[in-house]
Amino acid sequence: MNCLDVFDGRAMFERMNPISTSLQHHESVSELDAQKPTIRSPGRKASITQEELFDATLNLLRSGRSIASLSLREIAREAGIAPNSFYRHFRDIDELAIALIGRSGQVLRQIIRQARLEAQKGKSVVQSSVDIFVHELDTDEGNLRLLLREGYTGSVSYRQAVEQQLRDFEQELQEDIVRLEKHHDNTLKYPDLVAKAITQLVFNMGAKVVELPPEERQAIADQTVIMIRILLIGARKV
Amino acid sequence: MNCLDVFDGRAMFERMNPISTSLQHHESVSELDAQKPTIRSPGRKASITQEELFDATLNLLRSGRSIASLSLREIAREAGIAPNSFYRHFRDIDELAIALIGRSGQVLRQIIRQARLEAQKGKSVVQSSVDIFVHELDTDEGNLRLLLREGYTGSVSYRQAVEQQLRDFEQELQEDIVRLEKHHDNTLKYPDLVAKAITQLVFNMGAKVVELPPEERQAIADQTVIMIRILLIGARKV
DNA sequence: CACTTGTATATACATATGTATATATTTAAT
DNA sequence: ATTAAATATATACATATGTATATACAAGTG
Repeated sequence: MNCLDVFDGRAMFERMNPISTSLQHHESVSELDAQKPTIRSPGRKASITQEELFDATLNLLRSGRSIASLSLREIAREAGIAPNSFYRHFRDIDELAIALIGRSGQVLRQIIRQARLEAQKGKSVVQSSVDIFVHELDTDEGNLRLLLREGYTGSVSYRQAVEQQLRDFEQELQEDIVRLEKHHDNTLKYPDLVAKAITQLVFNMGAKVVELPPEERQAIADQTVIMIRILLIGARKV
Repeated sequence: MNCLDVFDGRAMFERMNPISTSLQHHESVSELDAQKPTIRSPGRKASITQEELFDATLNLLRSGRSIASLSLREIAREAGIAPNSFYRHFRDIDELAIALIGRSGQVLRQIIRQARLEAQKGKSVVQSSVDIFVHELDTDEGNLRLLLREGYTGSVSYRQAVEQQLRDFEQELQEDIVRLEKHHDNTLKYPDLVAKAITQLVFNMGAKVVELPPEERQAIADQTVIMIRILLIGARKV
């Protein structure tokens, strides 16, 4: 079956996971992703969507691996398509990864915006943001893991993509804390650095917490809340 | 040359890098690594050392890849040995990676200890620690990169190995800042959390800075110094 | 010296991967 | 209904990988 092979002996087994366990689709991202630059109406309708490839990839990532260790064939297998069909959607895995990182960032910021809304009525922004962050790890585990990890590993382009998401996050956060402090008649020294530091702490917390059983997560989250408080106190002008 | 191959056609090309560019060997680690559990005197002397495999791996890691993306053959090639010779030293790449993480942690803490000595005579501990950290990135780039990255990617065992190193680092740091504050007649709330936060910030900084050209490094380092100062101020009891 | 033992290499092979090429299938427009 | 275009699959192949097996080599012992 190896030599002079008339057929590869694998083709029929490549497509083996037709029911890709896609139980982590997020509906709330439907505001900014209305971007379809390639409009080609005639011909066969795409029966595989990019989302399915995203889901397949996230599934593989869920078990703790990095994108760098995924193969094209593996992703195709998980998505239940022929290896070559991959090329109709992305030039290579890198392209998929970068698109995926962008999507994950959107999901993440959506979560945080929601946290801010929750915060309006009750607990502090810090507390509720961290809480929601941790809570959402259950459903968005894959997305967050991607952002948290591939920022440090992976090709230059991965890191740039992740950094962009972090900058966006930082920006929103900075506006938040400045507004918050002003509301309490305080002013912050170095609001940019504080936002940066908080972002780093929160993302680190996230990275640690995804690997933990849910019951141990709250403790780490509480620690992070305290760290953030210390930062905010330290940055207040006397 | 593919089918019914009498010889692999590769064997003679596998071992192609006899002068592994090992220009990052550190001398100052010679205190704790005197551990040679396997004493087997008779037989051929090992002409490949573990250090050479470490160096080869770090070389490959230097270009920004993760351990998960390295293959056994690749490492062997870089080290200039036959693929199978690898097995004489490690069971698989995981085993090598874990050993390497341990070694890198030692190197790192050695650096920081030295920083503390420097600090005794002049600048603040915070300032000089961060400075030395950044400075040492030149020579110990590979080691640090390994610690900074594989803590988030890689198998469970990688992460555990890295976490152990971080805990050690945190522990030393906590003793440091407590002593420092006591010397200035202050007391810190949550010294453990402060140490943890600083560790995270410093390592994040390191991860960002390894990818940067040296002239841009100082700016990021200075930002980190400020973040740490803010943390320390915020944690002081009024 | 021969001999044993730990070590390094060479060859081999099953299996996996990325991708080229060809072919089939489905849809929209004519 | 015919056609053209977009899409999905099948087959193929060069190349890479982990590892089994066999063989060659160097040092220490007797």
